[in-house]
Amino acid sequence: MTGPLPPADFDGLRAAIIEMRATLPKRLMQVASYALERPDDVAFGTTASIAQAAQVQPSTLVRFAQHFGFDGFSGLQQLFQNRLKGRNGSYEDRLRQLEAGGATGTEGVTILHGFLAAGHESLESLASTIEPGALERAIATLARAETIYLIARRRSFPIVAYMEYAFGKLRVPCRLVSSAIGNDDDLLAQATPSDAAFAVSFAPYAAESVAQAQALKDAGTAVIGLTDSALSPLAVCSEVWFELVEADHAGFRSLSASMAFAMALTVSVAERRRQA
Amino acid sequence: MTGPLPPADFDGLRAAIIEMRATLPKRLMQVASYALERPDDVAFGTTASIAQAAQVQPSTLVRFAQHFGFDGFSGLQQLFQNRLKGRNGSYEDRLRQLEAGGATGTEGVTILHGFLAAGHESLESLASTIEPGALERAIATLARAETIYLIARRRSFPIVAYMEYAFGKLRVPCRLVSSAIGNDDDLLAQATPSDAAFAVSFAPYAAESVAQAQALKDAGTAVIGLTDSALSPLAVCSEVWFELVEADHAGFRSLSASMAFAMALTVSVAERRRQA
DNA sequence: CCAGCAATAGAATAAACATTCCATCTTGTA
DNA sequence: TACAAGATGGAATGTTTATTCTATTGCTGG
Repeated sequence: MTGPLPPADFDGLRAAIIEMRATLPKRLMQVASYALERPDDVAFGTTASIAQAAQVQPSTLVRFAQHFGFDGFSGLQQLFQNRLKGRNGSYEDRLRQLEAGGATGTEGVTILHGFLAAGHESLESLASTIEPGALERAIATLARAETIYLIARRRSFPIVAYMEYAFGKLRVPCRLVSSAIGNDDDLLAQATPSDAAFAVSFAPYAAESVAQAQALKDAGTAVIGLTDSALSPLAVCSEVWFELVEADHAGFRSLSASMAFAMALTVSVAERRRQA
Repeated sequence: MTGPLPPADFDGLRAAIIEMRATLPKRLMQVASYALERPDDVAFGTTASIAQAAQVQPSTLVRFAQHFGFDGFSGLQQLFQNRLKGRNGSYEDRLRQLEAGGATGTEGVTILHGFLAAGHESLESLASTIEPGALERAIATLARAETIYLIARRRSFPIVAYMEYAFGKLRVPCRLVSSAIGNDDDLLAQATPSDAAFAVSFAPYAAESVAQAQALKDAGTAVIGLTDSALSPLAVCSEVWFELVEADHAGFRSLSASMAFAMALTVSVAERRRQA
């Protein structure tokens, strides 16, 4: 074992390999070459499959890992897996560094950092899952609507609340479907095929939101959906829908990415209307 | 087993799941939801770990796989692994990939990326500006309050709306000061020094919010403030206040960082209360 | 050419794993 | 209500897996 401190991520491992290049024994060098050349196979393979592909014995893989400070092969493999996972660790690392530098790891700060990391992760995931084509259709649909109906309950409500505020500022006619009187259905009955709706619902899906979206669809009003799963009942009654999974911290989810998406959609629609 | 032909790739599986959505048994549906929501975890996990995360038995995972025509879980898992192969996880790479893949730079995508970038920036800035000491005091103050009053208007309203929802779920007594009747002052008149308030106001500061915060302070109720400037009138009447500047895209601001902060505060307070 | 030492191959092992099986519980139907 | 078909939970099972151990190989300096 070289040192008691194994590399923290794939890039760190690569740096360590390059540094030790001269002194690395033959078979370990063989493993190193294979690992850097086909990291995906290392991430998913077993000691047996990797060993065969790299033309070494399984035990050599274990020795290789231990040579770089890991307990065994499994610890090393995690680096290769994390590399493919959404979380690159770069933000988390920076936060961890921040925490170490700052005076105390009080509980509150820890929780805050957890939500910050989750926020970064959610934003990244959003960037990679949104289909440009769907976004374009959603913007076009909403932009040509006479009135935009905004539907959301419970956890999703703050999103449309903000959209109502922003649409109002931007002079885009919209109605937030959430009256204190409880006459939401009367409001929705006014919707026509020349209107459109934006509905948000995350699990557990509020029955009311889904019912309202369905009613609008039946009336011929186009519905744009934002939800967290392709299986959401909202997806069924939406002309275009987007999947957005907020990362969670200790089971709690914030709305960081949802808010970014909502604002992007709002501003895009307003912009499109101005052009028309 | 439904058919002898399992889906060939992840998208095929997703399509199959969506198609069978109506007829899928409860537990299999649970697996389906989890699989679509956290495909990365399915790719790297074991039957045991995935089953625990999805709240089912390991055998259910096997049944799920067989239901879609696979021999067992392993065959299904390969779909999830193949999905990750050949893609390197770095954020920059994925953004580039997204831009290259879609018809480049449709307006909507550009705007979305702008807000995503602004979100990252805001979260980072938040991490470096929050003082651990102030956060600790804010949590302590709110945790020992009998009732937490939530004050915000206009752009800030969605933040406290979400906090009210979350506090409700966490069984922390709170009152959102925003009645449709307009008797907010009557509500606030009930506040005592053993209560506390959380007020949010960004420029241009809503006069009503500031007035309400001031009234509470005069009544001896502690006020925790969230605002965007040390010069904010809210800072004056807050016992503890936080400065949070949301980065903007083309002059528009989302609430990504504010939401992360709000959730961190909410969860921290609930956690502290449980300990006491 | 031969100690002395590190590196290696391959079998042995214990833990982890996916899968199967069966009793129990649900659900839909007559 | 009673029955049958299907779905589910949980323990049992046989396999795969990472890891350890040991004999052997290959190398280096004297």
